[in-house]
Amino acid sequence: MLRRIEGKGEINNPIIKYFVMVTKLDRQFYDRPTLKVAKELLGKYLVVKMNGEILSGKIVETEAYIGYKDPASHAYRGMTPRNSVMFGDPGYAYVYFTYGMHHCLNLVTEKSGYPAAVLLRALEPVQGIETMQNRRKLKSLTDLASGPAKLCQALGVDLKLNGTDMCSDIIYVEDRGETIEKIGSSSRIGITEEKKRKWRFFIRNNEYVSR
DNA sequence: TGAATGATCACG
DNA sequence: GTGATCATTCAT
Repeated sequence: MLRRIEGKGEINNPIIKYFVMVTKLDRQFYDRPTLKVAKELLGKYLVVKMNGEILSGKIVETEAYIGYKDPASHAYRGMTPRNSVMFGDPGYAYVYFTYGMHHCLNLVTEKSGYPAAVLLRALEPVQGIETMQNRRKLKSLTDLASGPAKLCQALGVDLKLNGTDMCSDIIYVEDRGETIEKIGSSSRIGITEEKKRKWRFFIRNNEYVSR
């Protein structure tokens, strides 16, 4: 799919002056080592199509949760009804409800049977900003989706989307041909025991990152 | 720093 | 059943 975007990839065509290749990430993208996926999701665009409306935002912060030996992962103590999606095929949404009021969105990675996922922690709002502002009851763009639960609230992601195919037309991630200059990393946020693994990734100097 | 707020899970 | 915990957010 070609989409005209100002200032990107100029070509010699009087009608189409600028273009950028836009592709939906396929299952192969998620069927890879989770750390790689977590880093490469930065600069991609999360798109949600619900109620006849399109909402989207640029992914600026992620966290990886990998395998059975990661004590911070929901999958650490094996499969349960809640985390079962993490054990399934790559490219599906794992949504969970926590703290009695918040939802978080993960994208399942790696082969079926091996529990791993990437938590989407922050977005730069792009499309459907007014709806996001109404849902979040605030205007500030930098606070709209700068946290895993804020992002879900802004986009209307809840348990109904748990197990949804990320290669569907309801929710997916787009590559809009952007490359990230500098990726930062740190230990993951909100977990108590595990601090050695630097499995949080973010776009450096981006004002939409959480915290 | 602590309250909100309820699903989830381990235990028995 | 019961109680502790929680990949958070917001106000104080």
